[in-house]
Parts: sequence; C-alpha cells; structure tokens
Amino acid sequence: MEPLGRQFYSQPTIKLARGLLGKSLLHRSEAGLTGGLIVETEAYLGSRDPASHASAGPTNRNRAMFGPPGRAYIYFTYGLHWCFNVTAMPKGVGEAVLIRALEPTEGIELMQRRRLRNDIRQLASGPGKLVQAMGIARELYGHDLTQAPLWIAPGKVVKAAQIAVTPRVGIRHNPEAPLRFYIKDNPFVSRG
DNA sequence: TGCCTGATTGCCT
DNA sequence: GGCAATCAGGCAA
Repeated sequence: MEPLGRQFYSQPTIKLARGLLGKSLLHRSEAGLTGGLIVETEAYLGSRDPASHASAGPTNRNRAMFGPPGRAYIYFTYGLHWCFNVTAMPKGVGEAVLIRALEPTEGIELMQRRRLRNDIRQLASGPGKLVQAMGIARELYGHDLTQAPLWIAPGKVVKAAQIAVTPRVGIRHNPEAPLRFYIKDNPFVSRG
C-alpha cells in the first residue's frame, strides 16, 4: 500500500474530489492498521464558496486549508464529532475535499470495536463515523498524507461513468452547487 | 461576554 | 420524522 506522491494532490479541487474516489485511506495506530476505499467526497472551494470554512479567510481553525495540498484538515463539529478533509490547491488558497464515506477493507474488527457496531455498513458511512472508526485524532491536524501513519494509496480504478454528482449534504449556504461525488450503487455511501 | 449555528449521529416515538 | 448531545467559531453588544 504505497502512498500516492505529492503530484496527485496538485490538481484543481473538483478534479481531486473525483480522483479520490476509489483511493485507499490508511491509518496505522498503536491499536493496529485500519483502512478503506473512499466512496464519497465533497469539494469546498474557499473564497468563492460561502459554505466553506475558508470563505472568510485564514483563521487558527482552518489554517491547514491555506497550507500546501495533500495535508489533513481535521475539525470538530456539533460538540462531539470530528471530520477529515484532504487539503487542495497551493499555499495561500483555502480549498479542501471532505471525505464522507469509506468502504472498509483493513482492520474491520478494530473498526467494529471503536464504533461499537458490528454492521460493516455502519462503520464508515458518514464523515464523523469514518474518523471514529479509523481512530483519526486531532494530533494528525496538518499531517502530510504522502507518509505514515496516515496516508492515501492507489485503490481501485473508478470510471467517470460510475461517479454520481449531487448537491452537498447538510449545508445552508450555496446548497445547490453540485459538489458531492460518490460511487454509484456503492452500499457504503452515507444516506445524505 | 452572550447568543446562535453548525460540512453529524443515534436514539426515541 | 423529531430531537438531544455538546462545544468552538463568529458576530453582536
């Protein structure tokens, strides 16, 4: 499971959101290795996107998005959940791709223990769920995703015809923008 | 300082 | 389908 190189992250955010579908997200922790295929993503377009945390410019919370591409932007929301994003675009441009769902492939037993759920469909079919299942912690904020312990590797090829495009889930501003991407007929996509 | 809202989830009716 | 949990960021005062 060799990491994808930096070059992969040097593409426009929407292309990156599409390109991440089918890739493998892996995390090696003290408890063990977990991983899964990315099956659902959303693009957040910075200053031209009022739904993005980056729309008003850099803050202490969102600073990872304004750094180099291919890093982890992790944020806390609703008082109890964490969400994981892949940063996009060069330094100074605050864009990112939210990872919304995974098809579990590695460390399924460990994910089941972390999630307190046995149903494999309930392990990572949502942005908060996958962070909990993989044990992604705030210490990984800004982590370079081209290396361990948290990295992205080639998974399976996803053809353009297999990708569905819809508006993003659960946002108030710019709700019509077709910036959510997922693999058609994949049972591990979040309900939305 | 105080109030409101949120890129969510899971339990309850 | 309704709604609580629970807190950080943003903005008004």
